[in-house]
Amino acid sequence: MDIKAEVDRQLRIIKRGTIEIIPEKELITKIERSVKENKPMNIKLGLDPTAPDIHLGHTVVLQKMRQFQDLGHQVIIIIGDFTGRIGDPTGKSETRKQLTEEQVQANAKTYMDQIFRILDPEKTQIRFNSEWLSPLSFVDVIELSAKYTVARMLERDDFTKRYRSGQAIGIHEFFYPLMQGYDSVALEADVELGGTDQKFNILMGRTLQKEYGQEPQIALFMPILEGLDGVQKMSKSLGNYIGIDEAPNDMFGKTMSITDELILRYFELATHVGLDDIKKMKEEMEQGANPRDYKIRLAKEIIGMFHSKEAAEAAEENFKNVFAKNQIPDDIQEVEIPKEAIWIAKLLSELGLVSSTSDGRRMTKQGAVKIDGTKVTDEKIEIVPSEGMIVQVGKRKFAKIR
RNA sequence: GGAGGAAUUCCCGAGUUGGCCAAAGGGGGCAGACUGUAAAUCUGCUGGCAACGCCUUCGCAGGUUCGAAUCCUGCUUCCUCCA
Repeated sequence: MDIKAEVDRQLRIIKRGTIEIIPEKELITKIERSVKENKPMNIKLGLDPTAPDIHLGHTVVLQKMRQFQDLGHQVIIIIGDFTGRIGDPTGKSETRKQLTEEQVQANAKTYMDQIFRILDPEKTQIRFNSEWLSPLSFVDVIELSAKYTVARMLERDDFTKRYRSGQAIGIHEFFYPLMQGYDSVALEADVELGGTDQKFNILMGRTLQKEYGQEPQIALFMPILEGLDGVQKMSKSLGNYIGIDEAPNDMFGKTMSITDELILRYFELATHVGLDDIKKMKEEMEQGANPRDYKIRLAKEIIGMFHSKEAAEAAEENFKNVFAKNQIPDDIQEVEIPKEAIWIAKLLSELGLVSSTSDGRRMTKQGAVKIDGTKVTDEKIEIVPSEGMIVQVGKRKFAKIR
């Protein structure tokens, strides 16, 4: 086998979409050795089991892991059950709350179910970092912490900010990067993946590995995917995410709600669509093609990855009916209700379309309410529900009376 | 160990000479108009209740008062500074 060609091939695949590889030279050396000795590299990815739902943003890194897998390397997922109880201070303006053992366990399980929609379970090693972190004695911990300094720790952007603005930094938070770095030591990781926000933590791995006499890992950073709003990063707490567990119709709708600027970025980072294809779409849009059509394709690609091609088609159909033609969605929820005259606001509330009767009144006044397609604006009116009656609030909320 | 400061509605954040406070403003969200689905823009809404009134809400528990987010007491939580 031509070693050089193989190294080049791997490098090319690995580099696609990455933002930074620190340092690339060492990576090449490692790949060379791996090819020559036919020995897979250990690829590490740490997951913090605080938010158990995986969304499209996470998949950017997971897809990269998958590529490593396909190249024959050993992928190791670390569930940060131990670290999760500390709370990663990354990007946080305040101290995170610590999770309990039970919460961490439950989250970890949900995590795994979802990870394997992207990774090949046969080729994935799952490890919990409590395995090696729990047994450490206080002496070990002191030794570990002596390998880094407060000044260097404070170089970290989020710590700096918090320190300057007089916000609290718990001592335990200093241990988070140390522990994550120690994970790399425990696994003898060759490469660690992460989003750019993980830079400090991942580089800590290099530092500690050197301290413990190991060859330092390569840090490989993937871009952070913007959320649906196009401004902030995709995250569950911000609510601007597409969860990989979501129903096709929801995925479709959410994808269609992104801004035009994000279309190509999502294609590049979150789908398998080839770079040539993406380039072509870019040109077409620049020449005046309607971005909406590309968004539809994007939505279908995404649904195709996590559900099926058929589901993607169905979701498209449904979306077109609801939004483009103002028709009624196919998965409308049915609610059983007594067929007696009822105040409109009360009805909306009973159907779960609004949060309270007050809200129901407001919606009605604002002209958001339609019954069987006819707008109702009198908030005092009484309605006699009948079988099959369709009640709608706004564009998205429907209920069918049973 | 000592001294001081803070806790307000989904979030941030006004309000603390007691009534005009369901509580400014911003953000977010929702709705309407517009549209290419959005975005942007404009407008409205954003505690509850068959409702021009009533009820609950300003960390928790009491108290003063005709009346308290505003005053007093205790408690909880958080922060800062000194050591």
